[in-house]
Amino acid sequence: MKKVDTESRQKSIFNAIVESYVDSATPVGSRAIAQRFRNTISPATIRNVMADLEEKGLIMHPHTSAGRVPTDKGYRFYVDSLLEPKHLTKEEESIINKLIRQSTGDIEHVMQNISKAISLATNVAGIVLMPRLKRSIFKHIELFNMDNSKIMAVIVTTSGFVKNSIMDFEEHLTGQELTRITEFLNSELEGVSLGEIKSYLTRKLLEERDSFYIFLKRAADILSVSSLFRADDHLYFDGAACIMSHPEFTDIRKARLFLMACEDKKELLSLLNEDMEHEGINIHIGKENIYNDIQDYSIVTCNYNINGVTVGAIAAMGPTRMEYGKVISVLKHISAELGKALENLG
Amino acid sequence: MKKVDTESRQKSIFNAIVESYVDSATPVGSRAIAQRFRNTISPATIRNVMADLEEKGLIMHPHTSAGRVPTDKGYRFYVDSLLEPKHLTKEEESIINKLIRQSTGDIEHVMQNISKAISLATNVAGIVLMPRLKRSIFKHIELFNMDNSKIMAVIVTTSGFVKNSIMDFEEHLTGQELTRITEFLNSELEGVSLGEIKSYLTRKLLEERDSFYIFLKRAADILSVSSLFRADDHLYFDGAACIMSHPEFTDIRKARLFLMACEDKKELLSLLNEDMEHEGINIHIGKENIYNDIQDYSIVTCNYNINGVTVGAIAAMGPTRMEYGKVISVLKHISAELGKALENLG
DNA sequence: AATAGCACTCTAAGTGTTAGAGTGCTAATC
DNA sequence: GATTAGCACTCTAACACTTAGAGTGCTATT
Repeated sequence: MKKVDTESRQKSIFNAIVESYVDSATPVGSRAIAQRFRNTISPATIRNVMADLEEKGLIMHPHTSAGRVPTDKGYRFYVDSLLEPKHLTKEEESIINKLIRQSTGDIEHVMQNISKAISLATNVAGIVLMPRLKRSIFKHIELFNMDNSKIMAVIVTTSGFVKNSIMDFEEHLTGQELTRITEFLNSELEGVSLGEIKSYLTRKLLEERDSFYIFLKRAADILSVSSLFRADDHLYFDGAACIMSHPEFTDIRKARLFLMACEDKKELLSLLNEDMEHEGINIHIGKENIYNDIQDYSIVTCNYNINGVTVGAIAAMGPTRMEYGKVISVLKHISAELGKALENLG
Repeated sequence: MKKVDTESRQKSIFNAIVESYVDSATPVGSRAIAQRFRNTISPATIRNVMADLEEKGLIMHPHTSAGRVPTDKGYRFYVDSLLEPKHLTKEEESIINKLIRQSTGDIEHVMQNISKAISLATNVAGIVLMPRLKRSIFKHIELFNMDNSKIMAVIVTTSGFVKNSIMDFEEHLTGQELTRITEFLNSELEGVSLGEIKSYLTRKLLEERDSFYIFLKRAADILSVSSLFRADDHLYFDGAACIMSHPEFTDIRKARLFLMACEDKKELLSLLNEDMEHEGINIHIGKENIYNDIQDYSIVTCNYNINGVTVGAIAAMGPTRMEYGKVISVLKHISAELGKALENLG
């Protein structure tokens, strides 16, 4: 009985330490925590508990006479076991929604505004991964001749995305031939995801040996020449300025390192691509990150869906000392709104 | 005779002051300048000249016992009268060209890499304005039906840009009708710039009252519903991290202000749009900028062309203390390369 | 006209000092 | 046995003070 009580108190003190530190950015001492508990527990007791927490590796001492700071492990424990869902205020929601709604028309603009919304609402950097076309479902294709043996292909997905490509095609096809190939592809590819089209066609090519073969062959050739399926890796980023307001960046070198980590899109890209596979929120705290450059920071990611299919991810990135609760709810909210916005766009 | 000699010496001393300051970022004293002239002039003399230069408003004193620093007016004089064209080294050129070449395929990627190239080569922030479609020349249009009364329009410019738009159109048109409208537009709009298409059609509409009228009307209606001509304002930015290495940003608040200025794309956009109208290099030094947020910095811009038509601009932005000579030649070079790259893309 | 010399100014860096926040330990208390 | 008060100890951040040195402007000299 007693044991349980002690443990739960330890938890609630640890919780107080994390929240106080996240709020103030200064190492938190026993006195401050005591006050948080309206002095129902004395500083001395708290010091004892703190010593235990330190032994467990959840908090640490910057130096002898300083307060305590959560470790990466501490944040992990906090996020996994203590964090309570936090609702956005009406205000916050309306700011976010306004920003999303106001981005009319092209998708670029939507993405840009989403990253801004994330950074504004969370106070850390906002990152948005462009919807991966590969995940989208084929709906319609049009092929037509441009001048001198150039063919233009326009492909439309069920979610309304359009991608086009102009290509050189060695043999000249008449408009009629192209129209027939187009009709063929449109009837054949319905419901196939863009990522699978190539393998789908080559598979067909092996099966089929009859009159359709020539169509298939030409269609496959055209599509393989086109750049329609080239990887569309694109990240949108915002919040470089807002991140600078955090005290962890008073040293300009730290700020610079952070910005460099942000500019190296390769690592962020593979991180987001990986997290996209896991439904919902993913959290990477400090040293948990496999990429060196970002081991001082935390990244929280969240996938987003169009018509139920995961097509991309958004993320917030900042110091390990961030408001995880808020960040999580903001990302969840924005992810949903983004999905809706993209559905309407199509 | 004597007079000329004095004046030219004044100039060369001023030149030395600017270059020394640009290089070292610390106020430059008479001794340092004397050494630059291999002590052929004594510090005392230089002090006298400096006093004259200060009176002219070209340099200033941060405080009594500090060296001199060029003023905005000083930089202006330097840029207008003293600056000698500076050639890029083979190395620099190859780094730039490599970065441009490696950006395969989509234009997004090219723009992103160009901004990176600018920042890498100049050591300040790089900014790129997306090619303005309005300036491009109509080449080809395709219209086709998607499901339930949605029409898809794809427009291609002579420089190979493609823009598309899916729109709701109240009255249903058969494929045949659409084809005829398409053919009509293709024959009618050849050589017209995208920016003029709308006014071109309405003008035609007023002139024409015969059998073509119905075509014209429908075509104009379709195009006006589409988002094809929506403003395509988009900026690409790079170099936030690299700018932090300059000593003017050791104070994080300054860095933050700079980043905020960069993130406020509206002002940059109108600046670039304006400068685009003037061929070649444009330089805005400090307080010369009409926008408050950027009055502590300098911006150098340069338009770029596709097939001889100006379609966009690139820029470098940083502290007023920047290597103007280098920045100018980098921008000129990249502007030309960018034009070529975009011509090949189409 | 150019320069050497000198008194003067201001900053940046280093040194000491101190207040205060925080700790850990021990002994007293509930 | 858990909690707490008390106390000696530690470390930092802030402040005052000093000083070296870089730079100036002025005046007298070449």
